Amino acid sequence: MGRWEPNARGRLEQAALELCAERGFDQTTVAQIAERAGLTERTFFRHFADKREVLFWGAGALQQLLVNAVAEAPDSLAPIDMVALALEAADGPFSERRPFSRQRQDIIAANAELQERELIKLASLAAALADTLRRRGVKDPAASLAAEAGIAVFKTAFERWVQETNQLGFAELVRESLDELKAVAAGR
Amino acid sequence: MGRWEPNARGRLEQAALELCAERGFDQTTVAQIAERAGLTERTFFRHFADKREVLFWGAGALQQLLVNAVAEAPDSLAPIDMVALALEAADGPFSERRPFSRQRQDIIAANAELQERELIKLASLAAALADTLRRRGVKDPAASLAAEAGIAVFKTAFERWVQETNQLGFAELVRESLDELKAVAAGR
DNA sequence: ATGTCGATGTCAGTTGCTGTCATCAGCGTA
DNA sequence: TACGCTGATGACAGCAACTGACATCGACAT
Repeated sequence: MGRWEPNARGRLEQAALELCAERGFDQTTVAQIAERAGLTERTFFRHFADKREVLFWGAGALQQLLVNAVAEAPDSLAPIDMVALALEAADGPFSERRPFSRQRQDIIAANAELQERELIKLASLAAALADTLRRRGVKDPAASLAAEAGIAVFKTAFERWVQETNQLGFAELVRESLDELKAVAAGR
Repeated sequence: MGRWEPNARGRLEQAALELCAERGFDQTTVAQIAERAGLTERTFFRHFADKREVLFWGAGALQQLLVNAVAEAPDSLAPIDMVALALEAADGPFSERRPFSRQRQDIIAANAELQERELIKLASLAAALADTLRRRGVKDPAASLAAEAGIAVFKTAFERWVQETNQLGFAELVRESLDELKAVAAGR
């Protein structure tokens, strides 16, 4: 593999996913990932801020998708329902890559540092959603709480979705989880 | 400071807090923390799993407190209110150490890796609370969602409490935030 | 006195990550 | 065709986080 093969970032992502699936995240060195991608360790760190980040490159696209969906949600909806509607909009992109999501989630579940990174990505997502709600006139702390509650719904729905033991789509699981959150918050 | 001075862990915590407040977390090396505490770098890592952990030693005690409070909450309460009651029980310990909390929060706010660690501590707390609710007979996903929602309330209340611009106690801020969450989840 | 045991020190080594400078492929331009 | 520019990559040195292995110290029991 020569020095100027295209899509260096993609090759690094793929190599990292394979190696971590085989032997685990911290038994995989950056040098090994780079070698499999036909690059050097130094180049890895030009594409990703740190070793963990290679497994979270898709987070930015998801955030963009959800923020746009909240920004364009109908005015008639309550804040929490705007967020829920946005989550349902992720159904399409998700359902196309469920095997990938599952493999990735297994890797993350096996490593505490990766869970930390995932949590801060979700927190960043919550902050972005809260900001979008505020731009639409929702006051704080309602905006923050609606966003945080929405993320709680997302986590619950996603966790169920990656299990292969159910036939429901992501959007349906979001609706179910939202209903359950509403019941819980109502004190039932 | 000799080899066998008592309370090595406490000295390390204190040294870390001082140095990080002065020059920031990543401008502080473990060797510097250990030196100020009269110990070596190797001993630091015998007391704390990693560099960040020295700033989160109190998290275990908080979790224990909240779990106990949920376990002993009256049966008549809904799950979300059990969690809220537990949060209010943290008022006492918190109010005694508000300056400490504020300094610590400033350090964390200035560093992304510390925010990651704080998030996973909160996630661990949510998991423990959900588990306690389950032991009391609350089904999933209601237990998980009540715990996650409770953590959202905690975050909101704590963030307001560390600001010195208000006179309210932590318990009052918890009640306010809970009411706002209930309103948000009801679709208002 | 002597032995045991937990806490600490010492030292070498791996890995994540960064700064610096050299090198290379592609591309426009004279 | 030769030249120079530019962005991506390689090569190398170095720091700091973290770990394993082994020695040492101080307290305490016998």
